[in-house]
Amino acid sequence: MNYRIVIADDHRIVRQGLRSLVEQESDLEVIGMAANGRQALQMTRRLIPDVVIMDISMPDLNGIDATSQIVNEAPGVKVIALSMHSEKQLIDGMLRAGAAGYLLKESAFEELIKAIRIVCAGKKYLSPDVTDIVLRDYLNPSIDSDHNLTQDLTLREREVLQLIVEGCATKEVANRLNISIKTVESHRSRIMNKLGLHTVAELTKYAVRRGITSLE
Amino acid sequence: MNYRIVIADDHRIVRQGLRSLVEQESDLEVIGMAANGRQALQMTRRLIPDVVIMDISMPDLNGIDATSQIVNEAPGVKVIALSMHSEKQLIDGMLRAGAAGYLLKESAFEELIKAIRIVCAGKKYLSPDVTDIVLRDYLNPSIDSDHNLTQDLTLREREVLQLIVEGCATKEVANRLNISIKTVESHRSRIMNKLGLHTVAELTKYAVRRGITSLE
DNA sequence: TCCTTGATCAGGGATTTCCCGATGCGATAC
DNA sequence: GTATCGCATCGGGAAATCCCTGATCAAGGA
Repeated sequence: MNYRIVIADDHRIVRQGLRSLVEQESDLEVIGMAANGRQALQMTRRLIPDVVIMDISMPDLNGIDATSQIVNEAPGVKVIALSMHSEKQLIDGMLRAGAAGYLLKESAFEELIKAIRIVCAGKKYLSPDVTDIVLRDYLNPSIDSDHNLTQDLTLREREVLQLIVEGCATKEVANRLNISIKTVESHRSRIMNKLGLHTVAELTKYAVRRGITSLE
Repeated sequence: MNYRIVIADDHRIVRQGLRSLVEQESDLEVIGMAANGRQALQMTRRLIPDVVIMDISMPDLNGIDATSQIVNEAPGVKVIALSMHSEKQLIDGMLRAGAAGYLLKESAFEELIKAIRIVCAGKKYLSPDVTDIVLRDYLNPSIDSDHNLTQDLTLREREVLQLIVEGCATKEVANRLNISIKTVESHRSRIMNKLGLHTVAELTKYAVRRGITSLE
C-alpha cells in the first residue's frame, strides 16, 4: 500500500529536497506541496493525504495553527512537525495541536522515513532530543508546562534578569535595586541554574525570545 | 567534466535534500557536507571543490565569514550563498566576501543547478529578487551608515564576536580558535571599543540584529 | 622602503564571577 | 507553636575575567 504525503515548508528548495528524499522510498508518494500553513490546510482538505510533513515557522498561517485545524477537520490525517528548533513552547504547541510526530531538521532523513511509517501505523514519533525535553517536563511535577520556566523565576529574579539583559553590569544592577553585589550574584547564579544557561549571551537570547527585553 | 561540490547548511535533513537534488544531475558530484562555516572552511581546504553551496546563518562560523576566508585561501573555489533572507545586509556581506552567487531558499532547485553551471563558467549569478535589491542600491547610492560598524570589525573580530554571543566563555573561544586567552581578550576589548558597547548582553543584541547569530 | 593594519601575545592590578555557606523573615504545614 | 520551606539577603576565598599598556610579526599598500 502506498502512503500519500503532503509537504509544507516555506522554502521551495527545501520542499523539493524533501520530496526528492521521500520519493526514494517506493511506497511513499508526495501528492502535494504547500508554501504556508493555509495552503497546507486547503490542500489537505482537497487531497486527504495520509501524512502532512509540516514546518512550523511559515508565513500566513503557522504550522501549529494549521495542524490544529487539520486535526480537527480530518482526524485521519497524521501531521509530523519538522522544526528547526527544539524549544519547549513549540513542541508543546505542536503536540497540543495534535501532531503525531515531531522531529528536527537536524535529523537525518532516514529518521523522517521512520517517523512516517510509525505515525501511519497509528503511533507517535518524537526525535530523541525532543523526547528528552518532553520527558524532563513529564517527570518534573511542574504544575503546567504552559507556564514556562520564566514563571518559575521569582519576582526578584526576573527583575535582576531584566536588568542584566538590558546591559547593566552586576554593580549597576546592585545600585539600581539598592542591594549588594553579592546578592545580585546570587540571583544571577540561581537564574542561570534554573534556566540551565551559563552565559549572559544565552540569558540575553532567552530573554529576547520570552519578550523580557527587546533588541532595542 | 564533473563538477565537485561541497554543501554547507546547519540542518542535516536540508543538506541531505540538497544533495539528493544536486546529484540528479549526472555531471555534479557532492564530495562533502558541512554543518557549519568552520567545517566548510576545513573541508574546502582539504578537498578543493569547484563549488561550495553555503547557507548563511550557521553556528560557530557564519557563512559570510567562512566565504571570505575560502575566497582568500582558494580563489578558484566558487561560493554560492543559499539564504533564507533577502536582506540587504546579508547580500551585501556575501558579495563583499566574494561569493559568486546568491540565491534564496525560496528558489527552485533548477535555479540552483543553473547557478552552479554559471559560476563554474566564471560568471556571477543572483536570484531575480536579489538582483532587484542590488540594483535598487546601485541606482540609488544611499550613503548607508547602517553597515559601517560591522564592516569595521575585522574578520577575526567577527569570528570572536560570534563565538561570544553564541555563549562561549573566553576560555572556550580560545580553545576553539586555538589562540591564547589573552588574544581573545584583546579582540573582545577592541570589539566593544569599536562598537561602543560594554556588556555581553549588548553585544548579543547587536549580533542578533546584524544576523551574526540567531536566537537559537 | 616605510608605514599601516591585523593578528597574536604578555604583564599585572582591578574587578567580577563562581562555589561554598549563612542569616533573617514570612508563610505553610502539622 | 514550632518545624520547615522558599525567598531575599550577604560574606569568604579562589578562579576567571577585565582593562590598559606595550610588543612582535607578517602582509600589503603608498
